Amino acid sequence: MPREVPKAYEPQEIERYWAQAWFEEKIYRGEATARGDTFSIVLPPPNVTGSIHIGHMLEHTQIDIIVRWRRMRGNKTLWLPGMDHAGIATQVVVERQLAKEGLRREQIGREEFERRVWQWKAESGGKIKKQMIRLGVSCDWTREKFTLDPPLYRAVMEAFLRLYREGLIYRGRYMVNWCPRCQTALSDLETIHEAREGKLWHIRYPIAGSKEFIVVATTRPETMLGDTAVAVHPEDERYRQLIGKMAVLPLMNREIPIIGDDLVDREFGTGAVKVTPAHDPNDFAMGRRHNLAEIDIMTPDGHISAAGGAYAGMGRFAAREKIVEDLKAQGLLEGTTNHAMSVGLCDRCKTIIEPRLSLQWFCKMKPLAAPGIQAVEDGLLSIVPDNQKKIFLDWLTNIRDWCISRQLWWGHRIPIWHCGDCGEMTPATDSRVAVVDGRAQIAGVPDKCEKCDSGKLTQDPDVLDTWFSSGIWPLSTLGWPDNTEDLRTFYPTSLLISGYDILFFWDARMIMLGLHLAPGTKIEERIPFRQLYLHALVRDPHGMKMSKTRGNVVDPLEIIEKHGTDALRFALTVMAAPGTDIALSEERILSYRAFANKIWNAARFLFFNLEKIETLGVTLEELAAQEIRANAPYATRDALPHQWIFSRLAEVTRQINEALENFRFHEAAHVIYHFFWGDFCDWYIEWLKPQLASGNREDTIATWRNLFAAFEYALLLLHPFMPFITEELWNRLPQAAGAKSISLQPFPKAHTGWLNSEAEHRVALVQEIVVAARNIRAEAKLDAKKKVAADLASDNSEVLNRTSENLDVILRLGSLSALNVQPGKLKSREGAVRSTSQFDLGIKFEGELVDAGAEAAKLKKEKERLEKDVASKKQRLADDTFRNRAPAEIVRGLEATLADRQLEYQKIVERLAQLE
RNA sequence: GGGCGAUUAGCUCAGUUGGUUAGAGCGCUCCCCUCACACGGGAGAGGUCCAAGGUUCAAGUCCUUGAUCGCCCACCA
Repeated sequence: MPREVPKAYEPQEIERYWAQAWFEEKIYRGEATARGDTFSIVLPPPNVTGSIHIGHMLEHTQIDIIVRWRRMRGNKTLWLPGMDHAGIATQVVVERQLAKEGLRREQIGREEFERRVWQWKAESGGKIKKQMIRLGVSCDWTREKFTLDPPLYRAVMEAFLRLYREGLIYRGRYMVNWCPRCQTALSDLETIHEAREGKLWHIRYPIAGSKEFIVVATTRPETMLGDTAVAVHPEDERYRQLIGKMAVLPLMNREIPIIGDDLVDREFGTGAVKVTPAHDPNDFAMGRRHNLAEIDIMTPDGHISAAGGAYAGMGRFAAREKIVEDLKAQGLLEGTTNHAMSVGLCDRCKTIIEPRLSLQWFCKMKPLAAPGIQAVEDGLLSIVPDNQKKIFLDWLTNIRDWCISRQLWWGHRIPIWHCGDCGEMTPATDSRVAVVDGRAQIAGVPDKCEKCDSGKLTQDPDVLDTWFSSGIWPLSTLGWPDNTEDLRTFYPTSLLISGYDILFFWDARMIMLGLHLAPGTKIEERIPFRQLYLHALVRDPHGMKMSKTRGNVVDPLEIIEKHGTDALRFALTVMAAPGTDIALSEERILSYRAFANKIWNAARFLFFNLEKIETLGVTLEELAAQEIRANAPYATRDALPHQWIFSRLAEVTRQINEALENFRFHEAAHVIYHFFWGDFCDWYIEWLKPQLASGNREDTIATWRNLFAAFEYALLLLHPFMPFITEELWNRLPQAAGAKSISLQPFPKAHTGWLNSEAEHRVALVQEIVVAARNIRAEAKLDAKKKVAADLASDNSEVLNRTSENLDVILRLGSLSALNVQPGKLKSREGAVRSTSQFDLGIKFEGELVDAGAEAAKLKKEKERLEKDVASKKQRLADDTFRNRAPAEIVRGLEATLADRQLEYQKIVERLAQLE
């Protein structure tokens, strides 16, 4: 490492260097830090759909802070990284690429398509990994996993087969959400709802054998082709007599029954509803209750099927228009009203989904949800923030079966074979997988049908929902179903940090599947993680969700190249108060880049002086003594600043530990920020400067040791938040010689022995005095370069004596009290006074005139404020109920404050009188 | 239709068991390129804490109602 230190911090090269070094030296291996209690966490695996975005960055930053902090505190720490094949999301991306070549996946076939996706995965996955390494996340890359790796593929097979044999996975023809573009079923969670202005068409259905009509209202007239009934509420007086009669379905000329069902809302529309069991979830339920035919009138790609008579072959929206037109022509359209409604869209491609009757695989959820509810209610799994707990429990309580099959080609293929003769199903013999061309496929292929011994078996073409494999991520990444050492050591994991947006998708599924599948008899042995922290989402500066279509996505790597990872990390951390989303702006990042620069320059101050120290005859070894921190603060002639800064350090450490314990990242970041910038730089270093320039050798050494010790201590505290700059600077410290990485050093302890309220109190007074003096100087517009004379009258003369020699340097005062200006006698033309109950400070202006009017105005304003304050306090203290009911401590405190204020008030009144 | 969250300085936001003069960053005004740092130093201005009730000796903080905005869930044809 070169010694020269540029004036402004340039993070790019330094960050690249350390990111690479940490990665190559594998210092974050699970075994490498094998010491105390285990702390394990899995990375929510990013999708291999592109690259890391700012949301990942926030998540990775928070995890990294906790992980670095835990590791430094001596936990045996594992952060396990990996990626998700992201079934439908990735398939959509590759399909779009194909579309650019004018191709569809059916044209190139399943095998070629899969080859293309693997190729994409290699590129995207590689890019993501590179990015993550650049972010400096301290995960164990030697354990990196991918959901389609053979061992993980096998774990998925095992999970499926177990649930299948237990009857928790079943196949059946039910209503599912169907995306006509992706041509696959979707789970309820994968459909999003968007408010749209729709229409409600009122259509006349003639009553058979009569001239009457029954008018039904619908938002999707095209589905009438599949109507098999008209339903009314059984107690609806308007329609009751029609129940049991037949209606004639217009356009199709089919007689359909009029039924009574209390699902019908009498208030809505006309109170009569057309029933299309194959294309609407409500109608489906009604259909099953009343044994209605289920007529599927739509093809998988959203066209009208042969069952749709004259409309066959038309697109679903074209058919709608044509049908409305035809109804109008036949006089069967009674009217149209506007209707606010919400349409379901495919989460991935935003195509309007079609509820569709379809043969799919489902997972029974009620039995899986019960232990999850119990785990949360018993406190074996804690959820932060607390309000998410209720949301989570509500969802688990009202859970419905999960459609787990997808008509996709990218994913884990369902290990079930269908018999060509009897049609029955035969599962794989076991979960073993074979590796063909580096890719896993099921090995336990059954050779004959379980039911009829036929050999005509074909494997189910569907793949599993991608969340099925992510649902066992903590298990599969640690080697399950084998009883591996990793599984024994690191499962259950300690914590999961994820966005609240995937609470149901992922977190809940992991909890349910983990509790069901993990070995162990107790819930606490099987739970996949003991704590769940849900972080906020990152939004653009206007609070809008970031999306490519809005064009407001922020590329983290761009920011990193501009301002550095540490600055971005710190900005995200400070803004990440739990519960509220983050609006990220570049300005905010800039101010934390400035913070990095501040740290850098504080270090420059120390390093510059290393040479000076050497000229004093002090060796770096003396400065680098192992116990340098342990023995601080070292005694010096003026002990106050050292006692104070180490007292602050002890307190700040306690606060950081407590905040991180409770995932209060922003609080921890604020504490360290203000400590470093305010306490350490603005006061401590400035205070020490004059002492470092003069004094005897012993004193100087002790002062330097304190300074270096405090600085190193601060770097250690900062490291989880800003890993790069702290690593770089720590390595340049004399005491770090030969040590490996700051990230493997012990996190500072909150030394209670350093706490010194006396010192803190006295320094607070010094600070008040200094601020008062600066205030006079600024308000009086004194020449900043000129020295001035001042006089300080204080009850606390000891403090004055100990600090006065420094004040003159800090303030560029002529020596304090040398001129013996009596604040009480200072004339307005000569100077100004600031008074508190603790001290009076007068500054005499040599030959310059103060603006007496301005001074008087200021004092008047202050007087008014104090008047009000004193009055309200007096009133309060005069109130007997207050005196009787408030704690004595509060009353006493108020009395003391009142006395102070009155004294100040008195002084101001006197001063004002003088000015007039 | 349920549920959750937000509303505090010009802007973006902190403010964990109620307690004495409500904070930060940015922006703004004034002074200073003082030998770590102008990505800096110093001093300031700026707030009836959304509204109305209530509980309490004491409310930004707790309760009720309402307003505005945002999000989530839901089988509103």
